[in-house]
Amino acid sequence: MARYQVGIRTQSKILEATRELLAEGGLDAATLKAICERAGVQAGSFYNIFPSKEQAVMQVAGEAIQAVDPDPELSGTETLDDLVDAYIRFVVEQSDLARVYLQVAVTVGNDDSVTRRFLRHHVRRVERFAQAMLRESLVATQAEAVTKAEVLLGALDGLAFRWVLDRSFDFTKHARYAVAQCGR
Amino acid sequence: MARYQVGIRTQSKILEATRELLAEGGLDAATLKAICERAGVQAGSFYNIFPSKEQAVMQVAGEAIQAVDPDPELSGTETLDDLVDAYIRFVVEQSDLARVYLQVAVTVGNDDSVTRRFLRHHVRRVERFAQAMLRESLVATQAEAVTKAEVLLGALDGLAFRWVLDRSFDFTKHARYAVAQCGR
DNA sequence: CGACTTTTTGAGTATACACTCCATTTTGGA
DNA sequence: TCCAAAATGGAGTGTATACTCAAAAAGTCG
Repeated sequence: MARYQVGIRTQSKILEATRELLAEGGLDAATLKAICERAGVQAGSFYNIFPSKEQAVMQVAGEAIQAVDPDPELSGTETLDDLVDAYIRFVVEQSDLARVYLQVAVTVGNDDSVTRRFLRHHVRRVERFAQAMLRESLVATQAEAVTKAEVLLGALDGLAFRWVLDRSFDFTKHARYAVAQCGR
Repeated sequence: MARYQVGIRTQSKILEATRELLAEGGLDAATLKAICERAGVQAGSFYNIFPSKEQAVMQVAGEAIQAVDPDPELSGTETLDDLVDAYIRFVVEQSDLARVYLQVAVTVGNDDSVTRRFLRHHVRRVERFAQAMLRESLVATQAEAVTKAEVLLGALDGLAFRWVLDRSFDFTKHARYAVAQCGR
């Protein structure tokens, strides 16, 4: 664990390299060699800071899972449009983290703890969307709000995947269309 | 390439093992050793039939991409509900292939040809959905039909991912809710 | 400066992987 | 029944991977 300034800098160089590689080519691309080369560091330095490659990957994955959510302070007051706009901004402006987020979401079987963490976060996200829908009277009951929120979030995630596969796909336009269909 | 009966049987045993492993744990789980063990075959036999592991995986992936579509003969007459029902049936009844389909969809960077094949197929699927929507007068223009179809298919794929991560998720209910929102 | 701690280096290890080779056995048509 | 072609077993190859270690370098602070 880094205690000197130089160690802290090395740590962030490694995390940055890991984030980029995960975004570019998923877990397969984020080999130890690739991470160290991009960070300009030797394997020994890596293991002076992280106990395993998994740890560095998990840290980046955790950042991505956090970053998808807008300011938690606002929870309880924001509109459905606010939430969708935040997701669109996340995908468009922090596309590296967004790619990591989606890669993490589908890395099934490799690490159940990541999947569980992702799911726990997803459920919280659904709650937040459902509450906003209720506040705006888009639905009558709590149960319907949750169903509708699952469908909307499913659509947003599905469209984000589509965009990852084909960067010329207009994610923003389709995401707005999806939320417009809910508002009726 | 298998020409004797026994060779053909070995081939299908290998493909079956590959399909199961891909469904259970994605590409990482489908190692040559795991495939051969499950198929009850040695490495030499595998390479007597397939030129590479990639070939067997591609064949299974191809099957999955094909299987997601309902009978192509019906194309031009089916309703939107027919298409969604076919997708639901595919996910629920052929869950192994469905998992492979989704795994393939997100294996970015590893093999561009798979990604391209998947995208080409997706575009055709969008077309089919859009035509059904036009036939049922759910939309006014071709362009709107395509946008709506992309959103609906995005939602279906997103919900299927959700279901892969958490098998207790009620995919059928949410998929029907998604299509119901389109029909207005 | 000098004593101490932290960090870096880079060659080295163990392992898992896809794939090869070829002697042997099995197959199925003539 | 014979035999060439096909299929199989299983040890072996080369390579990439995550990870280790002891020595050297660099940073920190009295």
